[in-house]
Amino acid sequence: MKSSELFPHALKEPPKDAESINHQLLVRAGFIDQLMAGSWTLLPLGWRVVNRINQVIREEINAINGQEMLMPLMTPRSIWQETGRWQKAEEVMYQFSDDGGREYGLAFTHEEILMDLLRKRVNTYADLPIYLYHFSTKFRNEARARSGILRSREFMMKDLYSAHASEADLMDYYQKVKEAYIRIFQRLGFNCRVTEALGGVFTENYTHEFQIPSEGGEDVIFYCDQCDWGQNKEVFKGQVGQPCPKCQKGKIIQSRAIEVGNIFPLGTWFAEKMKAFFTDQNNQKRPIWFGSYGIGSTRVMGAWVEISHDDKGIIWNKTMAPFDVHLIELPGAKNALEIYQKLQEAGLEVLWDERDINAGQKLVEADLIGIPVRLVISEKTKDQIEWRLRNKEKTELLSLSEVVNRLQKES
RNA sequence: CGGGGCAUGGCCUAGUCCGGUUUAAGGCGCAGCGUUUGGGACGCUGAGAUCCUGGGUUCGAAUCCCAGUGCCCCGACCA
Repeated sequence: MKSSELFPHALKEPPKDAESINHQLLVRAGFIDQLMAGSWTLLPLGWRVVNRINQVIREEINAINGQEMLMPLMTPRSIWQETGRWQKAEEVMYQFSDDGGREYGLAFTHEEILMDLLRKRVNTYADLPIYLYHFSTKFRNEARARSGILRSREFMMKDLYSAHASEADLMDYYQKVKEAYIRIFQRLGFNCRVTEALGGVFTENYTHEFQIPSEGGEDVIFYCDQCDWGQNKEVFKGQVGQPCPKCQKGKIIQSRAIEVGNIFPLGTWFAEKMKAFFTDQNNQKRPIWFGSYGIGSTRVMGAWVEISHDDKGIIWNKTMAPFDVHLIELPGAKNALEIYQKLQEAGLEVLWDERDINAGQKLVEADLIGIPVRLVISEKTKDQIEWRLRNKEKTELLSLSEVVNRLQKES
């Protein structure tokens, strides 16, 4: 991609009412654009990042046998009435009717839709378990959208649903999802904390939240500074500074955090309400055991910006960066096109700043966008290429083949 | 939904208190020309504004009054 063709160009100043870090930097650098409160366009750069996040999620969910599909957003009132959530969730669900008086809700989650699918297509225990997921927009009527892209009324989420013949099988898979989520957030580069939480409108059971400690977060969590124990503020009843109840060695600390994922062992509640039964080995009708598991991928992008930036801009890691490498062409550079093409032939995604603008502006914008590897070619570099990582001061002069080797080794 | 703040070319702001030399100003950005080019460079020329909306007061309103809308922040609520 050539910088001259990339839409849109960076802004020199953030919008005046942007206070949170992710709002300021993502808008300035051209990753997102606000349509209204809680409603954002993912611009080409932002869409690249979300796709890279989604790809990591996809790989890990596929690895635990998830099958990807896509469910509708506009859903009939009747299906929500079966579980009573048309009323229970009316504050969070956008509900409306068409000219014929038929009523619809925009899905804020998909348990009912998934359960309808299961009851139509699952007959026997041999059909179970089933693991289905999709990446889709979620609509939630937030009383107060805020914090840039962190809490919006329309956002992208991966939601996975599992159906089982027994509670033991559900809980076994629940544990597998928990481990997959830990791998996902590790691969994305986060220091993620798993906290026990309540289920809200979803379930009466304890659930788990995946939290990124950050001052920009709106949740408060409590966790052990030595082991993986953690609870959110609805659950936590102890005192900060006390010994960890799990390992006894660490002590409990408190932090603000951004919730990026959650998992719910929902049991048979949905199946009983919606009459989703299977026949077991003893020819008995039994309700399907059910779980749901979500990761807000647009929120993940915002969370990363909150924890990884400096006064110059965003600092992406190689996993979720919009491009692998930012090639900055300054006056006197030789063979820019050839270098650009060679990098692409090596399988790398390259943003090539070939614009005829002041050198300083190119360098400043490169820091703002935050691609992890910056290559500068100029009169000074002669036949070599200057290599610099976004999070390091050090620069080195390398040959093209050394650059390619290093990039391929790193990715 | 309660409380607070803000609203002026695409963006950021001055002007608003105390109405009138405002033909609404400046910076950025944008267009043209030229000089530049290792940290948002410079000169000249130029385009670009329902001063959030509606109503009112007045000889005269960006400025005063009334009503409304939008956005941001705190809280409540929530993934």
